[in-house]
Order: sequence, then structure tokens, then C-alpha cells
Amino acid sequence: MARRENFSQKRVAILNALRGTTVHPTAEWVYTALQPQYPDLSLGTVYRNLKRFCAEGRAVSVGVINGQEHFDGTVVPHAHFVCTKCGAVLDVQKDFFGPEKLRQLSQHTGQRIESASVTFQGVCESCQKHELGETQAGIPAQ
Amino acid sequence: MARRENFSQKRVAILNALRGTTVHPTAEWVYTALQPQYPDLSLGTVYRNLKRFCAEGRAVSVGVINGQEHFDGTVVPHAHFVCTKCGAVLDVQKDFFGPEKLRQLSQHTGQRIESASVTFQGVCESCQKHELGETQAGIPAQ
DNA sequence: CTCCGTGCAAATACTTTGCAAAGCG
DNA sequence: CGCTTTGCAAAGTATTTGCACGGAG
Repeated sequence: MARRENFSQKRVAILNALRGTTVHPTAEWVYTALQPQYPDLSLGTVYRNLKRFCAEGRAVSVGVINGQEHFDGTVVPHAHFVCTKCGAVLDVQKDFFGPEKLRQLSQHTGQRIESASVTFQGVCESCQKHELGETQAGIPAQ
Repeated sequence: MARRENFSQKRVAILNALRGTTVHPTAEWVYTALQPQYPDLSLGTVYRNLKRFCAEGRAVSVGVINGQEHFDGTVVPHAHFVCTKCGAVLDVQKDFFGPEKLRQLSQHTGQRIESASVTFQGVCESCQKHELGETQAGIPAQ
């Protein structure tokens, strides 16, 4: 079917960048990461493709954190942890709501529940260490 | 302590508007809702106060949906349901992750988990009804 | 009089989009 | 050749912020 393969070099690079990291990047992160190899890459292209990947199911949006949308190249169900200090997004390797459970919930609520996202908030290990030296409330987040 | 009470008429009105609805409003929704009573209310003031309520713990952010941040005056733990068609945000009256569970999870992950947000995505009852007449894929969302 | 809160408008920040040129089968 | 993808820059949208004014103790 797909004669005209929808895979330009840059599109592949963007997808690989997304898949090759665990930081749940923003468009800008991907843009910066690819600068060395693709100096003429445009930020608009990164946005366009990330959006496209989400529509195709090749990626998902983790949501907007501190004003920027974060993406995830791992589409199998899993939860996230967001550090309220530095904004880092980490994976939580556990599927709290499988398809089974969603179906059960749908029956109770009347809505047709198709997916679930679980996000935990707190302070990551890295920021916990920094806290040791700071008695006062330091710079908020980011 | 708080001699100079931090409660102007408009601030109270904004908080009440937030608490008096179940729609998880955006700043603009609140602004529009208060127009009749406060014609000279400024959108900036709504933003300022919503942000303030969140900082004070009087409200929480439900997250950014279709580009706009939604707020919730109910701060006791509960889950949300977001309709992928119309963007409606509904409550799910069940606390999936109580303080007890969060503490257990923290021990396993190393992060200090302080709160959790559970969001289900799917199609709300209202949109399910509309679907009946539409065989084709209609207008996406919003 | 002294603060706090506000309106207004300018400034930000992020994301989307139009269009002509470049890429690739 | 024809359709797809991109760079660039302009446009769009949501949110934040500076500043002087207005209100309440």
C-alpha cells in the first residue's frame, strides 16, 4: 500500500531522538538535540512531526509541564512522575489501569473510557539531594 | 494574624465561581461567568487569582486541555475524565491513590511522591449520543 | 496615609500556519 | 513529474507582568 513512504530523513531523526531518550522531551529539546546533525532543521518541523506522531499513535503527549508540552515515544501504558522542583518527567514502570479495568470503569461511569493517564507529583531523587543544603525555600521550579 | 484580610470582593467572587460549578473552568470561563455582576473585571485579575488560589492550596490545576488550563475548586483527591471529543472535564468520584498508597509507592521508586493525578480519556455520554447520527468521522474535538 | 488589589495594555512564551522551494520515488 | 516535507517568518493564542489608580482599614 504505502508506496510513497512517509519517512523523510528528518522525520526519522525526530522519531529516533524521541525514542532514544528517557527524558520525555519538548519540541525544543528535540530541536536542540538534532542541531549538530541537522543544522538546518526548523523548530516548526519538529512541532509538525511530533504532532503527527501523536496523531498516528507513534507517540503520546505527556501533557504540558511548566508551559511546554512533553512527548513520549513509548506508547505502551505506563505512569509518569513529575518533579515539582525541576520539572523532570520520569517513567513509573507499572500499568495501573489495563484495558480490563477501563472496561469495568466504563460500565460504572457511563463514559466510554478509552485510556488513562496516571501522573505522580513530588520531588525527584536528584532534587531531594539538593534539598539537604538548602534550609530556606530556594528557587521554585525549572 | 491576617489583619488585612486578603479577600477583596472580586477575589471572593472568583473563588465562588470556581467552587460553584462542576465544569472545571478556564480563566476565560470564569471571566465570562462574572461579567454580568462585575462588568469591569479584568481577565488578568482572573488569571492572577486562579494562580494564587493554586499556590495557596484553595484550588488545583487540572492541566492544559486543548491549549487552555483548567482549574478545580475541589482539592480533595479525585480523578478526572476528559472527553476527547468536546474537551469536557468531568469528575470521577473515586480516590485511586490515597496517602497510604503514595507512601508505599515512594518506598519503591525513590522519588518522594506527594500527590497523584489520574485522568481518564474517552468519549462522554453527551458525545456518544451525537455519534449515533454521524457515520463519518466528524469534526475532531472542541 | 499606607497597602493591597485591580484595570489596562504591553510583553512573553509557546505553538501553529501559509507559502514557496527542496526532496524523493 | 507529482506529491510530500521543509525552512522561514508571520500569525495566533494563552498567559504573565509593569504601572498607576482606586478602595479599605
